[in-house]
Amino acid sequence: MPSFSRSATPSELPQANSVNTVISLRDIKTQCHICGMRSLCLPVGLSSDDLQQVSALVDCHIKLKKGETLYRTGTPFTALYAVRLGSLKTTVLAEDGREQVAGYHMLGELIGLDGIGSGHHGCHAIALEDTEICVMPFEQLEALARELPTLQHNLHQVLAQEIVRDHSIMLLLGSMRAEERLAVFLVNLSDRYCRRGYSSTEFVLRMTREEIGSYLGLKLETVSRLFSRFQEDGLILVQGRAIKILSPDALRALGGQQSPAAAESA
Amino acid sequence: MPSFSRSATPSELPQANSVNTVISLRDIKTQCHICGMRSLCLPVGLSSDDLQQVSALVDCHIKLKKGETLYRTGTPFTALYAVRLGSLKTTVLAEDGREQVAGYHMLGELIGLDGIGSGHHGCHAIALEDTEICVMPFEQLEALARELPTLQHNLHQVLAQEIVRDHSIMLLLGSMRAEERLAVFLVNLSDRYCRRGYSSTEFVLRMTREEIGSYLGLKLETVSRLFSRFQEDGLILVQGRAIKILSPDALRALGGQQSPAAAESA
DNA sequence: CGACTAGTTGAGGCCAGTCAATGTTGGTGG
DNA sequence: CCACCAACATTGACTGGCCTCAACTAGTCG
Repeated sequence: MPSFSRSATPSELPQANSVNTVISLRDIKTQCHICGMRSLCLPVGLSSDDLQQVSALVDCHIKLKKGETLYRTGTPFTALYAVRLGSLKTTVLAEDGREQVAGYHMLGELIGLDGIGSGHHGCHAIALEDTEICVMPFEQLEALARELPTLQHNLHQVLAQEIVRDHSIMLLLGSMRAEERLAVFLVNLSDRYCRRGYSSTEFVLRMTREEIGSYLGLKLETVSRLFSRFQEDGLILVQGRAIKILSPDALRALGGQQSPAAAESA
Repeated sequence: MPSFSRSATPSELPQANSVNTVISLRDIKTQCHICGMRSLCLPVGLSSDDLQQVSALVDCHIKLKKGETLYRTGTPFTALYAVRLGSLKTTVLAEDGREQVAGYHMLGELIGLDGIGSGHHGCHAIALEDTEICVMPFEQLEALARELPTLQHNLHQVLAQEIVRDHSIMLLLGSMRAEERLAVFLVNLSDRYCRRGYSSTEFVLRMTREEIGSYLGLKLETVSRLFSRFQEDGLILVQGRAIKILSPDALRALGGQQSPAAAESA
């Protein structure tokens, strides 16, 4: 029994028909305006004409199979990447070789931003499942941003939101206890799936316990124990990587967050 | 004996003559091209003409006394701020009220970036000493960036470098032990002072043990103990907030970094 | 079917947190 | 100038949460 019920979970979405490896397909032209992730991606709020120009900018797609790498630390930075399908992790590594997951990225999210600063990527980006990527050459994107103020501002927002996100992770890593961290992690995933039209209470994790731990500054055993305890306490149901959230509010409270309802009345 | 020797440390630089509080001074017009921090600030690599335009953009300066706030979480975002003199800390706070230092910012650094995403600042910015700030209205900055590709790219770089910086802090918080964290912190300060023309081995901390701990995900007692231990081990000399680094290489090694010399030969 | 990876669970240890007492420093006003 | 106070810092004793090490289970793939 890999899943609890047969409601659509992200794992059951149509997958990229893994033709093979990295393949450019200019023929199958990108059409941002029919992309379901438009409202979460770079072209939010662009006019139809402008959207066309952004579409034209996407010069190829990349298909990655599970475990394949989009870019590595040190790879010259040339483009920004939008996740069209699937999901990835990014990992940073210390000089002494230690590696840590810096983020999990799903549909509609932009990655590769870290490369802008130095011209070389500062992390690895690895597919957690079969994944499809829109490639946006950065020079051209910058040029277009000079023409389209809305696009320019969107780009700035995406960059700044990444900073805000990182700050909240720093807060998590610096001042939360293990159970709080995992609760925040689950609530965060739940919210993001929800925003993409999936169930907020049932989903399948795409990463191992070790990867979760790495992201949260914990060891895999600790993560495993916490999953068990959350289940004992009736907060969630765990079946391997399949998660069902039984008490979203309690989980939010554990993570030090108000429930959306409570926040509204506040 | 507040300091070890009489060589110039940052604490002894000419301070802003604390006229009073927040004051706009259009009369004393900004001149980026005579600013010593130019090479570390936004206008790196701009032509003389372009520099003039950026100068014109700085519509006022703000003077802050120690402890005063530049902006708070939730303050509407209108401008980016460049540190002209002095230093600040930024702190993020969790919904439950916990607060954590997210960064220390000195001469030539740009802050306020986090506000771009949502239109409201996501952290507090508080002066650690008497401080002077260049205010750059963001709308105008965006407009100018559309005209000057170099400025545009610089802005992107500043944003992206902040992301990279945050990633390395996440690595620190997620996978380093206390002594490694403090070593990294000291080496980082040392490098930044050095880049600004100050001594890399002698400086005066602008923040309390508690603030250091907050930044590093440690308690103040732990920070204090570590300072003592580093001193016992002959790595540094500590005299309250005055720090003298005796063995930069050993400190770097503790932080898991190669010394610059070793890195060169590698 | 064996080898391998991922996950669970237990026992014990250690690093950093907590609590508490004491010392030091810098600023203020008599 | 010195006494006083508050904020900051140091140090010790103890605790506890998470890590480490290890054994075991479940599922997967050749």
